[in-house]
Amino acid sequence: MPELPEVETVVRHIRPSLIGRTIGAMWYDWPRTIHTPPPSDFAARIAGQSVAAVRRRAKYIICELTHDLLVVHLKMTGRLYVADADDDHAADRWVHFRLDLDDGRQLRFSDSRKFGRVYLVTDFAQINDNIGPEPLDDAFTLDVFRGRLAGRTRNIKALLLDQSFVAGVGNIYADEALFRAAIHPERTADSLRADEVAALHSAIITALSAGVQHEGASINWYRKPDGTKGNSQDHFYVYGRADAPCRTCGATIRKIRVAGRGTHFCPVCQPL
DNA sequence: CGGACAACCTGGCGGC
DNA sequence: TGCCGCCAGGTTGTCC
Repeated sequence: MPELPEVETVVRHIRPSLIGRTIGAMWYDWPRTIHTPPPSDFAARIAGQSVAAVRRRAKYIICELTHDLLVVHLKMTGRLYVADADDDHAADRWVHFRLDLDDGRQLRFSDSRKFGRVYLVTDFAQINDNIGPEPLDDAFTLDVFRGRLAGRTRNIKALLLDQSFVAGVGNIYADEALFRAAIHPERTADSLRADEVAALHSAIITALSAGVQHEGASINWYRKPDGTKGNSQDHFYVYGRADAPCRTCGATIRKIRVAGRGTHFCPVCQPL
């Protein structure tokens, strides 16, 4: 589901509906959705707090409240959106958590697979204190990338999926970035030449930027908060294109398993 | 450090 | 139409 571009799109869509709102009652029907603190503490603590800012870190959505941070991770099938409180709630049978807002609307968390989690903490580090750099920040320079790659030996696809190495890259954009850099997904990190490292650094940035520009990819479950689909999937070079012709050379895109994940690549453009 | 794999869950799809 | 197995955008923990 949601990788950096999808999560960023959700943040941009819900931000204007949340900034300045004061939170009221909480409702939930799947206890495990609420990770921290226990549900009764969560409800008591969040009521009355207002939303000052909404931002993203890696694949986490962070709402800065008066005293705490409301953090949401969508995992595979989570959706976060604001709807009128009197909208037919049954229309979305997968809503497992919601918060009343002071304007008659509700922040709803819908998640068919129930992997997603919400947290209420004072410090984001309580949730995750080992996240790599944000690839779309100016601070993510080639030097930084080169430095983080130094000494690493695992295969490059596994490394790109590791959130402590670089934040926000998931299975889709890892494949897309490797294609753009013309690097075979089974190459090891220490086998990359200097020019390949530079190509990969820029490919990560361009693949993710394109995803954000197209408002995320709607392969299966992902929808923007307004319910419409993103368009990023229409621009993929390899993800979901097994057996289709490579957009660059016409060779047949292959799908294999790398690091336990379905992995798409062009055997001609990305030789081993 | 890292690879392999199971868990957590449910829905969609292809095949028979 | 029905049933079955397989696959899925993520992350974490365990075992080797």
